[in-house]
Amino acid sequence: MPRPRSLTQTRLASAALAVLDRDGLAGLSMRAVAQELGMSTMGLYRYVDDREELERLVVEHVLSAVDTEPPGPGTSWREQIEVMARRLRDAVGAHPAVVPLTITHRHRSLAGLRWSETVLAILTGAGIEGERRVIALRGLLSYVIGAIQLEHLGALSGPGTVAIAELPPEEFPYMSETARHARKVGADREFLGGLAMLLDGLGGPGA
Amino acid sequence: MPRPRSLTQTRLASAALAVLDRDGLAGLSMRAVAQELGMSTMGLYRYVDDREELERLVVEHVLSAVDTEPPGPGTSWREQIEVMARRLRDAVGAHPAVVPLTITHRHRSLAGLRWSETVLAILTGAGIEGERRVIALRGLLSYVIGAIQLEHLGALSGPGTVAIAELPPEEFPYMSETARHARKVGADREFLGGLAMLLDGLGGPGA
DNA sequence: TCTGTAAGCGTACGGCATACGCCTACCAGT
DNA sequence: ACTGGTAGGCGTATGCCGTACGCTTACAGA
Repeated sequence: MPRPRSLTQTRLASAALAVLDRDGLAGLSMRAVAQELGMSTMGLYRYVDDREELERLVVEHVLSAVDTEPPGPGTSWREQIEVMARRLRDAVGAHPAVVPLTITHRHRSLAGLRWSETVLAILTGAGIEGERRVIALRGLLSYVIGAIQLEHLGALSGPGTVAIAELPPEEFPYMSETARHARKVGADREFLGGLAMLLDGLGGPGA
Repeated sequence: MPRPRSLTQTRLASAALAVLDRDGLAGLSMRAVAQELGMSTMGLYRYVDDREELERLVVEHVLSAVDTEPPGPGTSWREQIEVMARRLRDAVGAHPAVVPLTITHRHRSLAGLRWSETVLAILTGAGIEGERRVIALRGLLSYVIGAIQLEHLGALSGPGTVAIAELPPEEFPYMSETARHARKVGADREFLGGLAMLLDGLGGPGA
């Protein structure tokens, strides 16, 4: 009947994401997003209740980019979980500034739940059931979330490593030595290596 | 010579922590901390450069409460790492509002580095060396960090579980079923269970 | 007792989220 | 073609926030 809406949720989320990618988390404000869209600040409030909902939209937008189709059933369950973990890490890692938001809003995201659903299906296919499956899912999620953050908020590798390598070796002998090794371990191998540990344990003793 | 300082860093950090515990992260402001200390807002700036440094102090305060002495060498390396993980989780979990800050500032914290140092020592004692040790430390850290956040920012167990249990079962069959199991798995068992997976993998195939 | 230094305070500014009320573009029914 | 009502979009104002800057004041050494 009256004037039609001029914005889709996707367009809104994309604009906010553009601001995030350009100016970082600190640069994300209702004003900035409105400007990005060429509309007034208060106009945004026709589409979201408050800033938090805008953040939720961005997270949903980013997470909905991860493919949650079960990976080719020709491969082992282990490889399938690795694929799922990489997909999540890649999608979030493509927009480092949203990492903190992802943590806060993940549990209300449909796309996030779909990811979990697929992982649960894979685990079930591997014969993991009941409480053990609960713990496995949660363990995987914890690891992936933690790893993404470590990678993007002061990692053991990267520039942080340099600082660590300069610690007083008498007080931090292991850290100093480890930092030297760490420089040679790329982020990808670190991520997959830790994941492999987890999967070794998952497939091992208990099952 | 002139007027002596009236505040210690510890006292400042405690005041900020009190505000955090009482009013949450959103309630933490320079004004609020100043009021907590009975001084003017700008007086704080004699002790910290900016808000970020205040946050750093709080994180350091919280992390310095974790005992980083190596646990009794009578026990297995596995038990020792479990003890270290629990200590970190307990210290941070005692102040849920600082969880987000911990992530942001962890890598600049002496206490955090000491924790890593001790864990590295334990790993070394278990015969884990070189790049494998880098990956093990990072994997453990990722898991613990992720698990703490999952626990305090919308966990799979807790109130989130109820919402998940109400998902449309036709679209989320595994999630619905898992949520029912999840309600029976306490946070502690979840944490230790996931950690056990990781440790199984760490002690398994590779070593 | 006097004086220099640093502690602590008050004011002010710009930016933030957002409540509220107005104007206006649009579509439906006539 | 005209008009009425609805909802989109905007401007203004309020009360937070962090913090720059300059003043006042308590203290320790002389």
